[in-house]
Amino acid sequence: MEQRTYNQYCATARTLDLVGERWTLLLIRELLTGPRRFSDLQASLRGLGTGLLAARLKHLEREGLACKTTLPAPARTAAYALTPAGAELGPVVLHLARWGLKWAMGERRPEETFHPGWAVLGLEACFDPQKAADLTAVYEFRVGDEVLHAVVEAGTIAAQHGPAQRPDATITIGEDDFVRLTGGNFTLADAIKTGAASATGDRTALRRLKGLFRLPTPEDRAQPKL
Amino acid sequence: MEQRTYNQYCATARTLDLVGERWTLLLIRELLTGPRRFSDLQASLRGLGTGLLAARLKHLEREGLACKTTLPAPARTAAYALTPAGAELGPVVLHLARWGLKWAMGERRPEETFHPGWAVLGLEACFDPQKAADLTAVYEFRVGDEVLHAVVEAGTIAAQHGPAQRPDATITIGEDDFVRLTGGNFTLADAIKTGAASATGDRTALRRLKGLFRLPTPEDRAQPKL
DNA sequence: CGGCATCCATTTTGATACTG
DNA sequence: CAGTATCAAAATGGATGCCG
Repeated sequence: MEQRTYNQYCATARTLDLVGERWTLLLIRELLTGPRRFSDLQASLRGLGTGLLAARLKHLEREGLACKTTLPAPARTAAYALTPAGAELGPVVLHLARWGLKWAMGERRPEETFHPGWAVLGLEACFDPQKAADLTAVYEFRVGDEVLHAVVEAGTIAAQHGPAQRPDATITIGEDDFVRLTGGNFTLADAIKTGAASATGDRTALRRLKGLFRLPTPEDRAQPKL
Repeated sequence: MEQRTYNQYCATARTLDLVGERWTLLLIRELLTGPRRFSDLQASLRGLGTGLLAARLKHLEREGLACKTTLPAPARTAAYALTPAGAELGPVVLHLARWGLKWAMGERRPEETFHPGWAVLGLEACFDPQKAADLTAVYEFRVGDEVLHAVVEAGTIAAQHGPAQRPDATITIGEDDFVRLTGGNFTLADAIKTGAASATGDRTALRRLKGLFRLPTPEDRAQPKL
């Protein structure tokens, strides 16, 4: 594996030699929100077979971007996590997401899969540090059967899967409604009003939540697709 | 082409559906410094055949990321350029480069090709806006037979190939010496002292040049490669 | 020079079956 | 669960020839 190289003395090309193959950056996207087991990864990535998944993970291990760990408290099963080097690819993934939010999202196609974690990472992608300079808060999202949380602190945000230890606010919503929410069809306030979502916890934290993100101007595409 | 999609309703995956195939991001890297002719692109990307290059370019055109243009003043030949949407992938490429500078560069392998434009883009990747907040200057680099320039203005930098219209300072150096320079073996000051490089123009601009870039701590890798 | 079409050897992938 | 083994389909690369 990875015998195919661009053979360029260029930082971009060298990086793509390591993580540019199919599925690799999506694997890193999954691991950015915390350790994952083999089968969780496969469940999140429809179309990626066990063989290729094993090969990709082995490659990331060999290159020092990921490593096997044992899940902490109750689970205690084997899982994969990013090393510091791997985690530093976060900005790359986030910029890909930011670009996609602006230029490539539109409606969900029926054959597309969806996981709430992707949307929460999308929140991270359009997080506005300025707006959160004076905010410290922990949000927990319960979407369908997935639980994620985001820690906002001193102009930074970090999303992780799993429940928060001490959330300031909790947002609960069904997966389908969440998709419509992220599609921009309506706002969180609307969702709460119609009963599609419920939010509990610190009111100030909830009020601040809405202003933290700046969607990269959806649909102001200058260039028509020729 | 591009019948293979991740089928995920996720901004990162949708973006990788568009630009995640082999060679595509390197093509965009080439176009980030200005329009390029078909044959220039092929010359820069050893291993990419005419057929695949044509297919990739067509794909980028179809998706509105690149377009055919006519080169300006003297050349007047056909070339490819990025659209605004394509140009906005600059941050993605630059973050890939920044990561590579930190974790993947080391020595140049003998089979690796090199083009000065890649290194100048590398400069852009480790540009420190803070250090240039009060600086306005245009630098021209003449490396081997390639000419590039960088415009520094109000905390931003933009690198383009071709000569500058009115450079404040000009740096001339051979390609091999330039490789050693970017490898960190010695500094620009050393190169000038030994005669490997020559710099002319505004002395202040040249002095400021050295402080503008922060190499991402080469070789402080925390994780040994298992 | 710019670009497309075709043929072919080699890799990569996708999907499934199978094992500890 | 966590992978390995296997095989068919697709993508790549390299060469070559064609055309304006």
